[in-house]
Amino acid sequence: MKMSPLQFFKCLSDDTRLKSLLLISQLEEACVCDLIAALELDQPKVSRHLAELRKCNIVQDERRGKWVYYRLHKELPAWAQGVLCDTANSNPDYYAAALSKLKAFKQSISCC
Amino acid sequence: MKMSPLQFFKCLSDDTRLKSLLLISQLEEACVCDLIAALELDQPKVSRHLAELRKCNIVQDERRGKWVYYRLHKELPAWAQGVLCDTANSNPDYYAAALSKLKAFKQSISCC
DNA sequence: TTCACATATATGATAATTCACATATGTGGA
DNA sequence: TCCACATATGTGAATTATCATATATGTGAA
Repeated sequence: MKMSPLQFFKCLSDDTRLKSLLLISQLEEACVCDLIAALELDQPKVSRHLAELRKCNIVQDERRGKWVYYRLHKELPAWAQGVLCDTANSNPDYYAAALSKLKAFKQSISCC
Repeated sequence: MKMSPLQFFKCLSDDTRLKSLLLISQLEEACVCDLIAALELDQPKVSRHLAELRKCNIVQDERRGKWVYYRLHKELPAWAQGVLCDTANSNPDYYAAALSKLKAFKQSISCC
């Protein structure tokens, strides 16, 4: 599994991708509609950034019925997983608002 | 000391900046001419990227005579220092060539 | 003061990214 | 089959980052 540090950090250098990754790393998995609700962005934007993370083998997707769930790629190098985990733990404020919106959405009727 | 994870990762998302930071984190400090020799780039390019890292408070500079030495900023958050250290330790191949060129330069006559 | 050297910055051109919007694909159910 | 819904992708415009080059600044020595 190739994963150059430069390619990895390029993927983390966009707000949508970084927040999505931190949320996914904290929650084990998230579907596209979760992230749309959490980040308050339109569907094509979220989907496009997830596609980039998928192409770089940072996340893997799994379709279950209508929904597509994303989680960290099972072969993501340990150092890269560590970066995501440490960043999330040390910067809760950065994604706290998104996380609470996501949890509220999970308990709502409109959720998958 | 403000240091948003997004801003930090944007700084790591360029080859010149990432290699410079990994070298600096491994060597404690490096002057501009060290990095020019290590990365085989022209002076304005190295200087411009170091200026960006300086503006973001990721590195600090110190003039000693003719030379300007860069090191990690003393107030760089621990998690960010950890990211750099872990990345360097887990990806020696990424900057090994630059590191050996730098060491050769340090022992040459042309070095500061 | 003058020069040579190390480094910094300004500028305009070029390349890479991201965006909004439209449209396409895949799925389950009627 | 058809539809509604979730998600993906193509395209061109807008934004942003990077580059090469020229020039400016600061330092030590003559």
